[in-house]
Amino acid sequence: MASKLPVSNDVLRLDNQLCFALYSASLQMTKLYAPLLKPMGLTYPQYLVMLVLWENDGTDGTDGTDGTMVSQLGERLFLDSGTLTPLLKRMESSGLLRRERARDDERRVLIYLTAAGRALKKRAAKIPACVMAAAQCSFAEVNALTQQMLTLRQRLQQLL
Amino acid sequence: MASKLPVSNDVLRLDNQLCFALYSASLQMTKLYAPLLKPMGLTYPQYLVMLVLWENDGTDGTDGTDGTMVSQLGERLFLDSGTLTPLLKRMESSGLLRRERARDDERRVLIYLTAAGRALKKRAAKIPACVMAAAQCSFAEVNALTQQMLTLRQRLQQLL
DNA sequence: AATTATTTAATTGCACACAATTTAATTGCT
DNA sequence: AGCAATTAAATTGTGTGCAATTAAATAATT
Repeated sequence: MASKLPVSNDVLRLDNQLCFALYSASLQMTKLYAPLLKPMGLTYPQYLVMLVLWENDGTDGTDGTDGTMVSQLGERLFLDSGTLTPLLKRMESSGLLRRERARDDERRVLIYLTAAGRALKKRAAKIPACVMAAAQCSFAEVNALTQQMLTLRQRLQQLL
Repeated sequence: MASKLPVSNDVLRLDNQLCFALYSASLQMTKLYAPLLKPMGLTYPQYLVMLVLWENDGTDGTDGTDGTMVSQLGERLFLDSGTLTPLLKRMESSGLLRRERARDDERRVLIYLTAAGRALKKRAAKIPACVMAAAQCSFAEVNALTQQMLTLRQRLQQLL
């Protein structure tokens, strides 16, 4: 009969860890984006901020204003002000957006795209195709993986 | 007939991005691990280093020595010396490992587990079950997802 | 109205990631 | 042996992430 080595040899094996597969795939994905975003003057997290701003652009916010609150960005991207505040300041100084206190509630900081920031959208539209090609995945495969990741994130989040 | 808005509204939609689903799921995963690792005095990337060291422990390295080279850790975890060097120094000062120049080749730094570092393995063995429970996934689901992530990482990596 | 509680960002401090450069040691070549 | 090329880590500088705290403004309550 087969005797077993301690279970931990399997359970703790690096290549059996979902967390590590996720972690290293995500870092690789960021490395893939970096050279595509650099010519546009964006880092990867800054690109995510732009995706939200482009989505919100032209639509009224919950409070009727046209800007996007820092906290809205945070909810959408799952990042807090400790991450976003300095990141947004860098994006402001590179001319992609404007930060402005809301007149009706001075606690809030509203983010507005500049013309330069709005103009970047056209160039960015070419990126997803590059990534899909790099991942050697069909549209369907990418969508399926994306859904699985969104589900996983949601489950992990329920635990706080 | 239905007229379409610019395609970029779909292609650039945040929730359609595999990169973002991956990115935010990975960050959530790290947040899940943090409170489990904190009592052991580990951060998440430090835990990954320990997984490699535990695997190598007792086995001879490629050069016949029993330590693990920094570059070996880097290849295994896809991290470079700029990340690993300070991280390993922190782990050394917290008593989990020892850093020592190889006698036969002074360029190499070999990492050795201390007794404390080796002892941590038993406690760590309980973590994966906690994570699977949190993710509300079966063993099979976790394995399938892990394989998909490993494949994705590999494909992204081929592009450098 | 005055005080307390809550909300929203900003700040502080620490720990990654990584590009780019530097330093030190070894190898290869003549 | 002498010297260039290579290798392995460390260093430097920038940009995240996030916990914890602070600061300022608004809302709620007495």
